[in-house]
Amino acid sequence: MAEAGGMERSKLDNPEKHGAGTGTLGKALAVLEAVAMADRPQRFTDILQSVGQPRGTLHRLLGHLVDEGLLVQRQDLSYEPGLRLLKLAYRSWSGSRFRDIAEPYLLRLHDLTGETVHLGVLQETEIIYVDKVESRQTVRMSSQIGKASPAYCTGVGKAALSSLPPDELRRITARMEFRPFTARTHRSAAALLAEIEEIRRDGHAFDREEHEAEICCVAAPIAVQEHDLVAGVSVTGPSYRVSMAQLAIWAKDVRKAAAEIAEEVRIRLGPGRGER
Amino acid sequence: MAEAGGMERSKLDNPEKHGAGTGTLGKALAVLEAVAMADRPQRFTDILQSVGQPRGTLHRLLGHLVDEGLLVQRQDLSYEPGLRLLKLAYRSWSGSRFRDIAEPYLLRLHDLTGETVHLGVLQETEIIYVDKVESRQTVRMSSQIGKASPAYCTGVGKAALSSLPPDELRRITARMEFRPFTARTHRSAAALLAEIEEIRRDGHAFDREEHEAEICCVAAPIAVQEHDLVAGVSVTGPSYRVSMAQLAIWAKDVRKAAAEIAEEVRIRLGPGRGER
DNA sequence: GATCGTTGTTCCGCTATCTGGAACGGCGTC
DNA sequence: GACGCCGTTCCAGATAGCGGAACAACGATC
Repeated sequence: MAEAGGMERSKLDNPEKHGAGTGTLGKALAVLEAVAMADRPQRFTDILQSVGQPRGTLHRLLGHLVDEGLLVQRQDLSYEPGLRLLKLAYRSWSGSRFRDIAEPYLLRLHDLTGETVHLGVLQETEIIYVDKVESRQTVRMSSQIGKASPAYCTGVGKAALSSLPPDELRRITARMEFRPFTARTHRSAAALLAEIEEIRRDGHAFDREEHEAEICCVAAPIAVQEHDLVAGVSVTGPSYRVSMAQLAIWAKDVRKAAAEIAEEVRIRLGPGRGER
Repeated sequence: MAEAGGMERSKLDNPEKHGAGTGTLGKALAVLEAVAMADRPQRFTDILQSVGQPRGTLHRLLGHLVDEGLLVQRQDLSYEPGLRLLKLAYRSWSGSRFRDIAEPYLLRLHDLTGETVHLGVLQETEIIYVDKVESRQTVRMSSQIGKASPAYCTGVGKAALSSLPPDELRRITARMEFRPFTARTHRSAAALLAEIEEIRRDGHAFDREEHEAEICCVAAPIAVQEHDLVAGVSVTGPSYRVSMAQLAIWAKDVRKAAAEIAEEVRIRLGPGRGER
């Protein structure tokens, strides 16, 4: 529908997120996402209201998604994500050159601190975790690879944001919705931008229980312009075990790791070549 | 447009894998898969020959995939998987009730044996790993969640196959391509079926370096008909450390874990309810 | 136990969207 | 400077998607 122009492809122009539904594929993905993001199996009607799509259309769409193995329909008629998604994602994850390069540095950082280490990539207003190293005893390994968290209240997120050029930063912060997860979460773009100024100066960012209570971290930005890569590393721990003073001490190690990763990315993936 | 029947949706009816390309969505996914499965960034021409699609069509398809964030086009014009895939998969993985239920049993099995524990689900001729518990020092955690391996040469795969009804088993084995990974890999459906007969009797399966040299395992099937779930658990180790005798001893623990998981799945996800 | 409301499925004419052969422009090579 | 390769763009034609509306199967409600 819309989409008159012709020139511009999709760099960053569409004001909506995806989800709206460019063409047939877009609609199908909107449905897939609606099902994947829900935390319980979705029945036809559930989906019907989350994506505003006529019944007939939705029905066919779901049929196709099931045919393709992206969704599975259970005998109680509800839908849930299929395994094909996992398989597809695995290949894209395991083939990521960036993750691969960063890994040893993450391990080193973990050995040094004994705390959980995250690697995340900025994607619009969210950061998506692409790797994680944590101690055996904690919750569950890798439980959040692929997880998306808001950028404005996470260490990696804020660090990554701090490496953006001013106009890009403005564009992105403008689209944020400042949801107060804890008492300390930023509630406005102004507050966030002020802190980002500091972060830019210091070279590292803190998360002072802004996303989850009792959880804090230090993070540093990894930015490689030549590859459109805006990311961050962090060391995270529970407040009772890790003081802000301790985090401040680790800050330089995190910065160093970030710098080394960025450097190696630049070397190993020369300008002509590519990120993967 | 085939799909005359009416009742059955896509249980297992289409003779082709996916990939061929049912409708528009199918074609788009075939392209996505071609890029995701390749181990380096794909240029337009590369993709052109892997999916047999006219230039014009392919070009538009790629455009849409990029618009949707499923692919990213780099400045050297090559394509690679985008992060949206990872995000989508994360949600589907973390929301899986099955994985969640199985987890404690996997951990217990790991504590008992000290070796790597896998949880995999059968998907046609492949098994897809949905969880993994391994010792800290080994390679990398979770490095193969979402990985797809052939069913005929893995412990979990063979165990899962052994729980299928005969006709279903025949249908699936008929579609397998017996690639000899090691000297001990089954080379024919006949050989595989013979072993499956034994497995069905014993209640557990061994992988005697059939997929990778120096790697072997014991596995047991987890099958819950009411939920169309055909899966398996396994304990895996390197031959130099884990003897076949040792595996035989662990067999009963693996069987027990499998039985308990199946039981809890049945209880927690009562018939009317659902898997997720 | 008849009626109404809800939920999933099917139908079918309409047209938007996808289709794909062909032509175009940019680059590097011989 | 001509040739060949590669990515992109165009456009008439037709397929596949579209979606309003009718239908069937339950389950509540009175």
